[in-house]
Amino acid sequence: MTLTHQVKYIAFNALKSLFPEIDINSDMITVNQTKPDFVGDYTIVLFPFVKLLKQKPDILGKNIGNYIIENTTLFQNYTIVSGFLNLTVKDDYWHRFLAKHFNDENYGLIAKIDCRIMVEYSSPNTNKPLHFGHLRNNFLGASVSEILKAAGNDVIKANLVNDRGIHICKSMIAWMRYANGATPIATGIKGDHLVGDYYVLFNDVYKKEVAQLIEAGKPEKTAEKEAPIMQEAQELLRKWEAGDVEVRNLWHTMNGWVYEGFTKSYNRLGITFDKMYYESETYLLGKKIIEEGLNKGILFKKEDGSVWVDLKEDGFDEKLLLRGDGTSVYITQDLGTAKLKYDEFNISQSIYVIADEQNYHISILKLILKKLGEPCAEGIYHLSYGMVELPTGKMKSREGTVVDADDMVDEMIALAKEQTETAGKTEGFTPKELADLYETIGLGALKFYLLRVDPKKKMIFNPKESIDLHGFTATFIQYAHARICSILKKENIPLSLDSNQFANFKPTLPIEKLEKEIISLLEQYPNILAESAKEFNPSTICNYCFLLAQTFNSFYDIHSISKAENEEKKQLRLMIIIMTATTLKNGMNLLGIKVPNKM
RNA sequence: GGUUCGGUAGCUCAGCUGGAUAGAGCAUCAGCCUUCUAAGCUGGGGGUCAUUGGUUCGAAUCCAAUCCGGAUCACCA
Repeated sequence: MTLTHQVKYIAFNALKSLFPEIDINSDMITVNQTKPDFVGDYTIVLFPFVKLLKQKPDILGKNIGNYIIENTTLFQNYTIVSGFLNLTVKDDYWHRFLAKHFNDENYGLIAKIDCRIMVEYSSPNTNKPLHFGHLRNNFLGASVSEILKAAGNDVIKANLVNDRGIHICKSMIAWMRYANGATPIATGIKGDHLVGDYYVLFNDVYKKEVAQLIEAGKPEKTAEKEAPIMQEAQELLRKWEAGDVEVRNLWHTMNGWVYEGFTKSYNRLGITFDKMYYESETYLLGKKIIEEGLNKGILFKKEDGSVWVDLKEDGFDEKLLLRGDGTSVYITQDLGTAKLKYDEFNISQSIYVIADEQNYHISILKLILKKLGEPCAEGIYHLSYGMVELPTGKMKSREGTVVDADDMVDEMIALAKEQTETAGKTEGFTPKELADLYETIGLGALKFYLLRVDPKKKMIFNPKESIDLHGFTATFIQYAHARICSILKKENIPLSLDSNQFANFKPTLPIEKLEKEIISLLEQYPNILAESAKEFNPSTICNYCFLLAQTFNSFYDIHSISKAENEEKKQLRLMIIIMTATTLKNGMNLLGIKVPNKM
């Protein structure tokens, strides 16, 4: 049980014992950490009880304070400041906490619970390379997966690849028309980029063709439908659905190029999956569910044969589930895949990491499954995140106004290199070590930049301003970790201790302010992890790691570790920094960010 | 228009189960390397927490209305 819980529990018992005749709810008790300007570690807010118990805050505080001091062992004393009861925890508690956990690699991990969760993220289209916005999705999904694992869940990381449909046919038709057989090998262009180039080209040509038709007197809507390249793309889709061998071969080839490219990107980003779904394999699954729904009378058919669901009672409109010609729409496939996931893995929760532009879609998906009586509906949770925008507005692959993910990674690594060299910190590294370091710093900065903001908020990224390596960044945290490692190396202490090197630690001296601040932060790590998991929010971890690193830096500045005032202080501080390093490392790992031992 | 998310320092963001004087980073100004890594530390300036009203001992936080901005309401995915 962490301190916050303990204090609340103690306060509750104190009130119950002091006022047995009055019904007190534990929800009424507010326990906070004491603000830095006041003496104390934890604060109980007295106001809620003043009226109820008919005692003035000062008297009430004294009664509770005295009771707690006399009947529990956690606190050494208390003060009352205008309605706040500030309690100071005994140094002994902090000492024992530290001695118990400082070399525990698994500190903070929550015991296994019987809960299997699937996290679907990334879910790329195979017609274009990843851009900056996709990075937010990938980092979020990967990080939330790790956080949920640390919180005791069994997590399956899934990727549903959008590998079929009209958008794929668009890049195919442009390639057929204009590429002269170009391949990634022949051109030296990464496969996903090559295919993406033809997707952009399709839209250029399409726009021109539409313009020509409009000039020839066609209305805009007609022109959009009749543009030859669009008609060819649709013809391609029909052939694809009919299983035309040539079309399928080309589709297979071009998707293969894209996968090669994606694999390179994923490897570099450190993004992995436990299960791949391909829409081309799942897109027919929804039809069966819909048929059953029709038979049960939950869905209805219009004269043209299209199938609909009526959601008016739930505040929505009617929604099409199957076209008149029997082909599936976007949500048809999702219905099937949702059920498939549930049946295959017996998951109790299914998380979709998808941008907030699809809020409506996912809420309807869940609602329809519920109406159809599918048990998979209950566990569906949309981890909705804000889009990454440029100062000029949304990124659009069609128009080529995107910040490319691969380019961004290159730039960040180059920036890390440049700044390391400028700072003159390249000595003592082999070239391989330096290359690794630049990647650790560059990628770390990128991930942290995208994860440090609350997921549901949209972000504006200005490509002209490079991502900082100072202040609230991964670099700052990595630097704190490297500093600690440097001290430990000089002291000849391994990062992970097997035997308890400080077993005979018998502290007598009072803990100093910054020493206590760090220990207290470390003590809160399990709470932070639990909160982050509950909210599916990695930014909580970002904030925590930064605060811990920041506090360490202040501590480091005024307290010498190697040359501490005496042996006891040296031991204490070594324990503090060992645990700090471990916690920083574990926290950053939850974000998918590595920490170097030297930088 | 319906639904929905957001509006906190010049900029980017924390804080939002109501609690003490609203916090970080960047930028800016002033200090700190003979001492464990200055990618760091210390301090200053910078705020009508969109607006108005309500609930409360107490509101950035909860409620209502209004203003501003985004997303969405496709036989696109």
